[in-house]
Amino acid sequence: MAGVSVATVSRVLNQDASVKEATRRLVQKAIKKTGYHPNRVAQRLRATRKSRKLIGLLIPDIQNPFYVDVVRGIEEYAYAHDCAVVIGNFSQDAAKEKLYIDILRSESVDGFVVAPHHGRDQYVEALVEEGYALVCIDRGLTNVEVDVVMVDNQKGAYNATAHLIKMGHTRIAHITGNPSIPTTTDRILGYKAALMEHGIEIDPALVIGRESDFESGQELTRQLLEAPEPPSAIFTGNNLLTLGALDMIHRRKLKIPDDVAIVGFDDMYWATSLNPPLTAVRQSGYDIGKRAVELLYQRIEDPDRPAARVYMPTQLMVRTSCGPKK
Amino acid sequence: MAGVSVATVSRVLNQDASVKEATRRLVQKAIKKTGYHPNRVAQRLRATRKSRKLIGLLIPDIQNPFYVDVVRGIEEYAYAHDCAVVIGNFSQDAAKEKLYIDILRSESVDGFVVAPHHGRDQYVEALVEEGYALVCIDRGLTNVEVDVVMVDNQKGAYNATAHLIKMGHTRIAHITGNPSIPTTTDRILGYKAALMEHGIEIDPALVIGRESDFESGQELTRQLLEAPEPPSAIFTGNNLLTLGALDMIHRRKLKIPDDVAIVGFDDMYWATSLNPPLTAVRQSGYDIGKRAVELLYQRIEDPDRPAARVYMPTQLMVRTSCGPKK
DNA sequence: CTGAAAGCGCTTACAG
DNA sequence: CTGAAAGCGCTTACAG
Repeated sequence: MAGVSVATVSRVLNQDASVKEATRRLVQKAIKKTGYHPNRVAQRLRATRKSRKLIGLLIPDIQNPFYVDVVRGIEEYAYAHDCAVVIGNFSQDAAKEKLYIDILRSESVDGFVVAPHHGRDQYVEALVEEGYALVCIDRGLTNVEVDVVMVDNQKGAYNATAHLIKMGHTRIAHITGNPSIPTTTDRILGYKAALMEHGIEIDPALVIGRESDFESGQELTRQLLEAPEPPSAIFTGNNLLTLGALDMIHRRKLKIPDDVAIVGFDDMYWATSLNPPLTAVRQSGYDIGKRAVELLYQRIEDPDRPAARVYMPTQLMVRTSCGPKK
Repeated sequence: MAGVSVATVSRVLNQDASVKEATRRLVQKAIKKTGYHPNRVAQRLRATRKSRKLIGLLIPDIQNPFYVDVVRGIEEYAYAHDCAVVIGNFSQDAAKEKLYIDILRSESVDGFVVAPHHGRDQYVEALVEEGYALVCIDRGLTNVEVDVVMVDNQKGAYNATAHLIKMGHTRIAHITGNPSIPTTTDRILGYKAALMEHGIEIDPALVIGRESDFESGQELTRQLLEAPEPPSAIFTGNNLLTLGALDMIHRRKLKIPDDVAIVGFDDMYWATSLNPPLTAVRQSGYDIGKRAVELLYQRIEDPDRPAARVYMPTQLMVRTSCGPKK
């Protein structure tokens, strides 16, 4: 080094105001020259400071394009603030989720961004109770006060369904996600509200759900199409379900939208690469992720502020997959 | 704690053979009871041991479904071995890549899995020269000996092109990825080899490339379709290019495969949700990622073994997007 | 077989 | 304004 103690170096690194300008310059020059980077591991171990620039990200399914947008938003915002992110994709598997949480905990992350497994996810609840900074995305937690960034699912689902109705459909099915996920419930509510408001009776046989994945989309669509009175339109509860439904519809050589119309929750940047282009409820995973990290750092600064619930906008992207019923 | 020194606890944690069986039991019982987890940050700081269970993952574009599979493979394998992964998506941006590398370096990761920006990526080269354990995926490095897990791109491209020829096409375009990426070059080679071997002359106007993204796929397809002598088939150099091409083809109301056939490099799990189902060269990002981490830990164990180049299989998934030319 | 001590690279009261 | 010292939670020679 060049002339001063490690303590002083540390001070200039941490912008301690007490360092004399001349010393600061000297140190900064030496830092530049040697290409010195502080060891983040030691910093984190020593930390009494609130933020040590590492956050944990727990997502249920990275195969879902919505979550890759979330990852992008989080990661980009985090690194722009000199913060690294440890990723954990627990694939809707509670045991894996627990393992990941334990590992991240012992990595001394500053906090977590999580899309909990379901509304009563005990591992995530435990984290909140232990006092970790934590913000949920996409879904909240029922037993515990926590920051959430999400979308008005009910409204989004309402809009999608209402659009189908406007296009002349009355026999509208809803393939829902896994019923234990709060978003599923909200979307069902929106779907039902739209039907009721337009005087269409709800047929329970048309509201079916299992998992929130591709295979469920396929299988449930098959059931619907084979029913004695098949629907003329389907509203799918998420990305993966939509893709699965599309697979089955094409497989049966059915024409969209004439044989069956479809509107999906979750847009994809390549929705126009589908044939026909998919009408979908867009929510910006990127913005949600970004907002979540912002909120997380606010929470770290101020652990006592009341839990916030941030709603991001939803937008119906009208394309041609549910054009006017013939 | 229950009866022994921290040194002993550390020894049972690290399976030191010298600990008496009875003591070991005692300690393990206490660990279980208190729910103790060692602090990974302290472990990493102290490390003299080779592996401290954190790896850095640097990928060029997480929007590309191929890389999300890679992430999945890496992440799943890593956590199964009690190893966390810090993710960095540098979006094909060299400045970001450098920033991420610096951060990961000061996080004292055990090693890196990287898909380098291009073949002469100096930041990644520097890492290798500094002696970091590092394995490349998808693309190697030209100036430096390094482990690589990849696919035989030339062969994959050859198969795709040959299939198009078998289907009766002779005027076959190739939309390539960014020319500075080694895979791009290899795929062009395979494309040309197939044409030549079948006695088809190579028309330079039909081999065009810019970036490896959606917009380039759109734009380049537009150019191709507007040309005086448009191709009857297109071979797209990656996922994103394929999706962009599809968008443009649908936009122009062209029929696949009759108006224009298409085969893509990179399969997607929802390729059958496309209409018509996409014929594509499949490479398993998941397996590539998994293999890369295995190799990384071998490298950590044995820093001096010669660099390995692992080729994973490629498979032409024949579906209907390039059916027989009419 | 086990404990006391040193040290990993930092940060932060505490002196001066 | 700056340095010496303690300490974050571990691991590992070194004694015994």
